[in-house]
Amino acid sequence: MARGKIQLKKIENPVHRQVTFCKRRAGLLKKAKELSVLCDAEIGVVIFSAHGKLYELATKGTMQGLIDKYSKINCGGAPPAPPAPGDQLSKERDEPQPLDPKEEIHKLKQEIEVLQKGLRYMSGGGTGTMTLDELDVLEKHLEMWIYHIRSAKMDIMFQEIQLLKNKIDEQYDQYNITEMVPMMTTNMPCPLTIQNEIYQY
Amino acid sequence: MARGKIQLKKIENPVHRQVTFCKRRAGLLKKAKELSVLCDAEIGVVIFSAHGKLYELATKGTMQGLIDKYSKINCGGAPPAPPAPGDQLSKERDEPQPLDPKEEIHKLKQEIEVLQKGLRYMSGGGTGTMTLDELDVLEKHLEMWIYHIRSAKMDIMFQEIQLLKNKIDEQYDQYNITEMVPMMTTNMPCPLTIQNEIYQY
DNA sequence: ACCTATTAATAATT
DNA sequence: TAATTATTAATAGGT
Repeated sequence: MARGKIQLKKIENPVHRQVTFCKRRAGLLKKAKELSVLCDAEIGVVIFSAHGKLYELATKGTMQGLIDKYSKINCGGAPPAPPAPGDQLSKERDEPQPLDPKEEIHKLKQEIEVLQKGLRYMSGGGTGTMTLDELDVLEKHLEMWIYHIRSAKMDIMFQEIQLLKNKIDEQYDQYNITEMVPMMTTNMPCPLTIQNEIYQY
Repeated sequence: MARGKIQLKKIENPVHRQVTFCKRRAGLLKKAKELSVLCDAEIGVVIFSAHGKLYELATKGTMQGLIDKYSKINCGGAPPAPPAPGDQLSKERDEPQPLDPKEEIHKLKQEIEVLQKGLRYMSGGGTGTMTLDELDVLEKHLEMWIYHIRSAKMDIMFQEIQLLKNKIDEQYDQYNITEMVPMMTTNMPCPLTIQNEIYQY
């Protein structure tokens, strides 16, 4: 991205390659941090240089925590090492807006399992079914869920507010009234969009 | 990097945030691939969206391979094997408690239904699946559950406390000491047993 | 989804 | 190595 394009192939000159590695590595980690902050995402990046030196970044919590999270989600449904038949070396999960069948179903089943266990406990009305640790896990789970649900609710409300704003704008436009209710037409965050920030991980 | 700078803080508007997430996510993964190719590095990127959806990239071999490599180098010794998937929770096959078979099962199914819908929403990562009302119901549901779980936890803790009390009593009995720690031998509710009183219904 | 004015990243050079 | 810049690449805001 400067003084001439660059080919998407291994840089032959070792000096150039090393310099580029340093620069782009810094750039990549910066981008990862930005994305994490801007969009409230949890991101982990691991880089092994050609000579095996390790560089890493975990934007929330630790890399090990991320790995655990990853392993948990990935387990079961997909074989741990599915050497993709004849394709390139990189695999990528892309926006499965219509839902990813396999992973979706597995994740769902896993959740249901946990929840069923919890239900079983509740129905039993006794403490004999679950240990304290298990209850802790379930509690954390539910808290996380509530957090997400509240976020979703606020997102929806925010969207509705935007819609109403637009309608009001249109109305005033129709009557060529441009000075009214300026506060309602700003894009400033309104109180309703303040979200529960307890769960950052 | 366009039409005006952007602040390095969480984007409040959920629509903007989602759009930016998509764009920058793509950008980040592209950068990672480029760096890998140009400099012959092995790179892994894991992204959890705010709603817990996973996106990943491994430029050489599999993500699991990378994780193993990482764990090995970080020799404190995280076991590289992410063992048995979610099957641990499902091994107990049958309903331990007989209970009222019909009503119980019905209640359970109803619960699962609500929760599945919630899951569907969460996995979809979009707000299109559930209405505000449905989210409200789910939230209430989960709050209720958390309340019960906390009650159960406190019951268990209380029982353990009782056990400890008894042991202490025994010890003192052995030495014929009868005047000591009277407060510890009462049956009065201790602070730990104070429960969340929000849900009285 | 697509467009484009701008900003950000960075390849070559010093 | 560490700056400097000329360019390219990424992307924020709009349609």
